[in-house]
Amino acid sequence: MEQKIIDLLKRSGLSITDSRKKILESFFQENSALAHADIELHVGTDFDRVTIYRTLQTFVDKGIIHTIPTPDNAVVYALCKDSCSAGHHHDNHVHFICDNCNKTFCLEHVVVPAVKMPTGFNASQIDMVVSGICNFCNILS
Amino acid sequence: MEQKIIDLLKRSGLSITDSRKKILESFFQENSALAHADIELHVGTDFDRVTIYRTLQTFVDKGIIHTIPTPDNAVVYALCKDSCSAGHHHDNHVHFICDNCNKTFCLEHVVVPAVKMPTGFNASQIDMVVSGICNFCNILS
DNA sequence: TACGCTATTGCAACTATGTTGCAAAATGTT
DNA sequence: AACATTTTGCAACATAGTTGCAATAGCGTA
Repeated sequence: MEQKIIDLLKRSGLSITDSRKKILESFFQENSALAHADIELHVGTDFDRVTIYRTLQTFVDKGIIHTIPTPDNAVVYALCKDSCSAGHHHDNHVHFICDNCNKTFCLEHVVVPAVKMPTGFNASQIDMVVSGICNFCNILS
Repeated sequence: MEQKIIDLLKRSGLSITDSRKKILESFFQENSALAHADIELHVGTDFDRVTIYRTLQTFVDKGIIHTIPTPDNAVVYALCKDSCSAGHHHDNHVHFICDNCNKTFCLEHVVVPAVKMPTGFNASQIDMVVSGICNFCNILS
């Protein structure tokens, strides 16, 4: 784990710092996407709020994580697959938000379908967010 | 216009107040969706910030407007079509956000396509937000 | 291993956004 | 016009996010 994280940081051209390691660790330990507040909980009081904001921004810039838009307007972050590189994301998959546990998941294998735009509108990016009940909650109920 | 707004409020079971009339007027005058800040600009200093928040919430509850999730996590509101009733929205259309003028549009005639969920995931709502250049900006350039 | 340059962090202060309780004012019903 | 009920404004608070700057840590080099 430790080594995997250090490799990822080096590959992204980032220096190895305690906060970056700890924050990346949060993502690897969780299978769902994380909000800023989740990360703050996870890393405890070891790091300043501002550091977390800046670290997340750095990770987004380097293509390590990507943001997910949610209907209730919380910013949520998830690990990018290896194919993501700095400034060029390939997260054309559908995102799922569970109404029960409130977690956000990347459905890596569900590709956003194409839609026909009206005349005059040019699409450059498509976000698709599905809400409902996730498989973990369905199993438990 | 005045009469149309009063009718809409009555039909929704709401009392006619200055703030509600003025805020609804904003929506009828704009062809795009409005953020809270846009409305604040439009109605000027006539009404308190809190009143605008509460009025928008009331309109959402009554099915007069609906919210649109945006990738940059601003809450944006747009008028619902007549088929929307309290607590039961039919806004299954695609939303479009222009990267140039930053306005949000309801593409009423573009229906959100179905997607196949992985086993265990039950979808109850699908949001699709497309970014790019809108027809107004395309014409002007 | 120590040095020094650069990148990163923490602190403080600030802005923006949204919420709640309560008293005052406006609405609409009789 | 009078009354009961909504709605509004104010004040205070809560949360989210940003910026400048000084202190600190990381890392390449000697």
